[in-house]
Amino acid sequence: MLEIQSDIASKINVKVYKKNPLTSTLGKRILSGTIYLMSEIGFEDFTFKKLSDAINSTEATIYRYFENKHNLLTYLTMWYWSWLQHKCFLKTINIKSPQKRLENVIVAITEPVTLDNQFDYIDEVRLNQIVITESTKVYRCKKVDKDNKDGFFLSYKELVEAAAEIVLEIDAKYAFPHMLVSTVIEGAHHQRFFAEHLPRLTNINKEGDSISEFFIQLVKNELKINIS
Amino acid sequence: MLEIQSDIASKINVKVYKKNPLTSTLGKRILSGTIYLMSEIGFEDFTFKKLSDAINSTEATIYRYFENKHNLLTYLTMWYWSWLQHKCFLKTINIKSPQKRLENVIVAITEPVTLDNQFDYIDEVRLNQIVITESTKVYRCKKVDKDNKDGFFLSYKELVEAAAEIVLEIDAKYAFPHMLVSTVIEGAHHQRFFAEHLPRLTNINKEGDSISEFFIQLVKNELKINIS
DNA sequence: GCAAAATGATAGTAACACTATTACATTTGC
DNA sequence: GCAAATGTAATAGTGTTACTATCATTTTGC
Repeated sequence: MLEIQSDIASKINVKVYKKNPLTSTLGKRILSGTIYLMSEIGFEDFTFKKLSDAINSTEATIYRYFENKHNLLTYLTMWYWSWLQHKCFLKTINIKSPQKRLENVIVAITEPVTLDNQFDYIDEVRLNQIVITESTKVYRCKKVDKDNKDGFFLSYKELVEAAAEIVLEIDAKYAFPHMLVSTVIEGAHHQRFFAEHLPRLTNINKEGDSISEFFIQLVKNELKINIS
Repeated sequence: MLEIQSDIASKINVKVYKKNPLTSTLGKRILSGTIYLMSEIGFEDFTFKKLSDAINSTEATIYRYFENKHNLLTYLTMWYWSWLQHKCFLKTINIKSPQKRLENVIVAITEPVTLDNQFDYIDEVRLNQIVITESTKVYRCKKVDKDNKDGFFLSYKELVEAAAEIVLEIDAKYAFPHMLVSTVIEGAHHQRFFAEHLPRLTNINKEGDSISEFFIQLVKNELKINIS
């Protein structure tokens, strides 16, 4: 259990925080408080003042952990990618068929998230909502090249790389493995967001999870895998 | 020519502005100035003060046209969708084959934008960059439901609807037409952004435009259209 | 039990979003 | 051609936010 925690945490780039939030109970309260508050009021309205009030601390203290709210969001997003990477790992280990492994990975990254209960300071369901609504703001900004140089997006890249490698196992000549995988990941977020707020941009199916269904079908057709 | 201009402008919801920027030269200067400045410094650093300095006006004057920078970005995004809708219309009119029409639409929405020169106050290339980098911020926020009620996303929905209808012409039983189209639109933006800033998340091909190529292939495989 | 580190309390600065007011210039209706 | 309407500019001001600095107090490691 502890290994998993340090495994996920170790993938988080040290430059994203000023002081590692996992080294203190206050740090963990910052994380859980942020996840709750930001999922409630959104990134734009979220401030360190509101957060410090919510967790009974002070603004200045939070600035000791994170330079600004952008990096705090980046931290949470990195954590999410590492967690997802681990989830994909568990869902593919000991499976021989690359087709089946890829399907499991696609389900893992497109299915609705449920509570994990392994990390008491992380509410995965709310974190998933934050990632769906806010995560593009982490990289779709002028800071992206600097943050990329600092290695902030490594866990995301590793996740895409791992899935792309399975794609290449299925078809070594396939030209767009990374493109396909990142389209599925980002697309799944978009579709979940549209389903909730802009339903005319998507197709919702009351029974079953049409989002996972759609992306599995899309990838299978693209790679000409027989639909089971 | 003028008809096209009013056609595109008429699709822009009146609630998004306080005073129609197309009714004065200053209004048009606001639009062109915003497109230049925002594509240079990004949405976060963009302020009405900087804009007014750039176009030799004052902050207060700009507030007479737009309530805030969020609505100004929304205006530009709406304009972009209307323009793209018009482009798709021109590229599909008088073509019988729905397969060919769909292919043209996908090219239109995924290809790199070139200068149109029909609108002297709009630099389509820079506007496209803004849409790629910033447009998700228009709807991925807490205001989304209110703005949606006010009809801000109608031109986007119409674009998706028009393309989805072609998909249904090809396969009336296809279950996810809107999902497929909105995945292509958003996906194309993501891939262009990744290609420039996070190349490890995509696959770039020096010759040719692999992004259009990828999405055409994806849709054809999904709808089981024979690759030409 | 003491030194070092973490936290809290408080204050302050600069920038920004946004509003209000007034004055003056330009256009338009008739 | 003149009054009314509209457009533009200049200025000031408010409240909020991002962020820093300082110092007192508490907690922790050894």
